Amino acid sequence: MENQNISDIIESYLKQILAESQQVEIRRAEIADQFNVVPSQINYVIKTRFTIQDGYVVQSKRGGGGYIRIEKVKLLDNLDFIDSLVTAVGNHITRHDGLAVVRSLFEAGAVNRREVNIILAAIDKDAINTGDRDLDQQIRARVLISILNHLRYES
Amino acid sequence: MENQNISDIIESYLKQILAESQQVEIRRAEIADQFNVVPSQINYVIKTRFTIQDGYVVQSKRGGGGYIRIEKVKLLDNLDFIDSLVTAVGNHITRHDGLAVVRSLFEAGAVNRREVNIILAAIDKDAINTGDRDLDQQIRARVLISILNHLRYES
DNA sequence: ATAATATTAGTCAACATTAGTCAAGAAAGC
DNA sequence: GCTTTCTTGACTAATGTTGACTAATATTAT
Repeated sequence: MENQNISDIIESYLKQILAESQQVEIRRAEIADQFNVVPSQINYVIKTRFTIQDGYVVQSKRGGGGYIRIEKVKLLDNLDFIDSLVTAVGNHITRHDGLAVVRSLFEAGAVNRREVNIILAAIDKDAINTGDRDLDQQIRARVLISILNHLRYES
Repeated sequence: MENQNISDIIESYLKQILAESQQVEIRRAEIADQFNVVPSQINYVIKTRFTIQDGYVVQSKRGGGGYIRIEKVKLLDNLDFIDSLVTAVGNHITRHDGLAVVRSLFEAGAVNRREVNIILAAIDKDAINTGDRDLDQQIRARVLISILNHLRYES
């Protein structure tokens, strides 16, 4: 209680609002000012405490009228499964192994056949082909993980 | 919501009219005056929010009796539509324009909401992020086109 | 008809206003 | 001590706003 750092306090503040209203929309500079921290600390708080694993989706816009919006989403009950696939994908993944991941998704009923084809198109060798094989594997991993993360919740 | 910028407000105003009447015809100076902005801001709003990828066609005329006309284009739900999107994507595409393309797909009924989210995850900034902006745009374009091409067969 | 003038919209670059990234240093835990 | 987490600020990027200048079209005068 007494020993909370300022990041924890900001986290609590935001989650208190989220306990009642599904989403919060803030102006970064305003909150930073309110808690007397530099603006980038708000990014830190969001990055460490409002992740998709925690059930939050964050959107933002810069420029005049800019904002950061945090939305609480309903997580599905396939979280452990998705986690295991994310771990399996890691930082690099070959097309062959990527295919296996997508097949697992399908067999688990997490995606249907149409969705499988969209995902396969996204990680296809014609789609991701920079000429640098290692880089391709990194990009493929990130694309897959991004998709996996979106399968964690209903939207 | 509270702090919308004026461009968003003008966009909403125009789209509200378009929701009912297929096209709007405005006099630039008049709208600028109505919203208390400089005339060129109307061009900015149109250029950023009423693109062909968003499904709008804009025509204008200068001189006495001049106007700007925005028309909501009816999307063809055949292969020509996907062709036109592939052309619109080209070799490079920004996230912003990519979003518009996916939105068009959705509005045309080519994909459902779940599929939209998968595609958006695939071209997200967290997914495609090599550190080289130009390369990212190339990869994003290829991923999108790969997906578009697969949608030809499926649908 | 042609030229001059008036009336519109378009372009572009400077500036303003937001948020994001990253790395260094400080603080807290172990 | 060592490691992890937190805090800070300099720098970057995205988006929005403004106004000076340009271009196209219509109207009026000659």
